Amino acid sequence: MPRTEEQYKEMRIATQNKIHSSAIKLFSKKGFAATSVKDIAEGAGISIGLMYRHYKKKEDLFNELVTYAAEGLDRTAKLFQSDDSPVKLIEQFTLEILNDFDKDDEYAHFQMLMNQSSTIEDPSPEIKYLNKQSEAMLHQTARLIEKGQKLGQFKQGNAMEMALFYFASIQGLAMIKTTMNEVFITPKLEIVTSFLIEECISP
Amino acid sequence: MPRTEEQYKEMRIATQNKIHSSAIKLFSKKGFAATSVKDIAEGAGISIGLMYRHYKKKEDLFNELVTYAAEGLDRTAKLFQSDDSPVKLIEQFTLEILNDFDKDDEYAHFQMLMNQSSTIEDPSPEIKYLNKQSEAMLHQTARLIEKGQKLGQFKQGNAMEMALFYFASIQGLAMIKTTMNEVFITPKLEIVTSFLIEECISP
DNA sequence: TTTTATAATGAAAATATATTCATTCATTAA
DNA sequence: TTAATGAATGAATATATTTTCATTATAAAA
Repeated sequence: MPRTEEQYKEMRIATQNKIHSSAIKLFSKKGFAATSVKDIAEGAGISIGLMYRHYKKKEDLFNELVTYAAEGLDRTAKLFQSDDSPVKLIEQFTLEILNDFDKDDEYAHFQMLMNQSSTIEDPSPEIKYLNKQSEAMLHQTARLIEKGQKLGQFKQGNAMEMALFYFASIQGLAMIKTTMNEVFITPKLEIVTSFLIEECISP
Repeated sequence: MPRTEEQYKEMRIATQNKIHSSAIKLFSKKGFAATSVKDIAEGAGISIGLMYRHYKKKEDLFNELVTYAAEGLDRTAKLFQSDDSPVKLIEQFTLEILNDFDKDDEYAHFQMLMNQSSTIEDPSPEIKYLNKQSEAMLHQTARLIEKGQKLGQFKQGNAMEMALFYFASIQGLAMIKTTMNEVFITPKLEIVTSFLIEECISP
């Protein structure tokens, strides 16, 4: 006589989505400590009580978002395992990110969530995993760069240093996109990759 | 019969310095909300009560640090006013930052404090001023890039887009330096500026 | 119209953090 | 010794935030 299972499930999913998009926006910009449960609930257009029906603790919600971010990272890390040419891989990957920047705020939000996660003390297992993955991604990129250098596709130099600069620039772009949205311009591929890829072939 | 003015002043300055260095470390890494007064006092090796003898509120301390950051920004903004050649100015400025990165954490801390400041809601006048200054710096850099482009020193492209990427990469480096200190490597000048400066002069 | 299952609410309790303040400590010189 | 001064302490209080929970709202079908 009450609603069907289906209907209840839909309701729950609907409010979950509301909570998620409110929370990612706030956590990614202001960090865990600076965003209150009240803010999240208000942003989602629901009551505080309902928030706690879905998540026992504020931290649980944060951890869930962190887990999503880690999954995204895992997926992209796999792309780098491919046997495609390093230039092609880096260009494809970068282009995808730049497209994401252009489309909406989701990618920037997740990138910022990673930043925020790396500043938390006593990190949860979820956060520890995300931090580990992002460091792994860095090392994998360094290896890809080395490979590209041996093939003469990339400029010479310390591969780790280059990988680090690559991620720094992407993180910085995400930062600026979320804090200075009005002035932000998504850069062209060549701007992001020029430190890495030879442009003028000597005659 | 008690200590002299001088002596008291020295004592006050000594604890102020202790408070400053503890606070900048914590605020810059974790943000305003996530760092507690207790943490700051512990980091400084003093009691909570003494903290409040020096600053009426946690916010006052944050604002003081923000003011220092803004002063630093003002000073470097003036460098860009000079009539030196754009390449020279950018290279000098970048080199200085990279040197600072190598020396210690101070520059990265202040850079991060700027990031943190830009995420705060209801910003104090001090924070507003800092945010305004950092945006002004961005525009000034764009102008400098335009000038360099007209002189044929810089690659062609949207100057604002390039200025934005420049600051993004520096911000990102500061971020990575503070959150992944162990793996951080300060990049070479050429890596940071290659998106901007022509390297191979066509024969 | 009533019953039922679960979503949804928001005020109250629990907890954490910021701030205050009465007290103690340290040093100097009479 | 002791008086004087301001630094320094930390327990007590105020304030803010998180978490709980008794209560209400909603929609479907008997």
